[in-house]
Amino acid sequence: MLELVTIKQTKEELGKWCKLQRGRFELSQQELADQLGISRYTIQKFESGKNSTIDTILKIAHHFDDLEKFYKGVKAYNEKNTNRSLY
Amino acid sequence: MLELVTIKQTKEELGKWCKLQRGRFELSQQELADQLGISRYTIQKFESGKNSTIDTILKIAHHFDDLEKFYKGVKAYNEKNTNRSLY
DNA sequence: TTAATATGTGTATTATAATAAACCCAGTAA
DNA sequence: TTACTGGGTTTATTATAATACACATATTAA
Repeated sequence: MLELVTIKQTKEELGKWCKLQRGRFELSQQELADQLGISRYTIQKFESGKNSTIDTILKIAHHFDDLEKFYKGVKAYNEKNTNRSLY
Repeated sequence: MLELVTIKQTKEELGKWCKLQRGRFELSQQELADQLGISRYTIQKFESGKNSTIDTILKIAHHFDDLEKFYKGVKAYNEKNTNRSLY
């Protein structure tokens, strides 16, 4: 059974992630927006799976302590493939 | 030694990731842009660590077969934390 | 009931990402 | 040399994300 992951699905999952993290930290959309210095509407759109900017998602990730994990994942991936040709 | 990861650093690492994947697939910026149906300038900006949209990064990830991995990571994280209160 | 809070939505404006087109400057091959 | 290619940049325009504000609908507490 072939299951193709779409960009739309991924954005929706990212929206769920934000909503979940808000719940874990017991923050309303307004509180999160205030703490990030962005508008509640931007949070609302992001959580409903709309398109957003990298800055928005990384601000959210940073606030919920997920930025470092993401950064290190990308960095490790890059370093692995950067050195690939040397071996 | 405390090392804080910034949003800027993360965007730069994402730019490197795109450049690396292009190299692995031996694609020029123009070729990648054409295959994604976006402009070379957008690729150029993304690779140089500028701000972009989620759609742009997900299109690139999808093209390099990294979308599914990312999607599943977010989904697994969400499902783990969704069910947390039940246990 | 009323009041307060959280979320979703609508509209208008502003900021900025995306685009197209043209340049420049390496390299590199003819 | 000349011609081509890849990558970086500029300019002007278009598309759209972000913003501020208001309003509606739950939901919850007084």
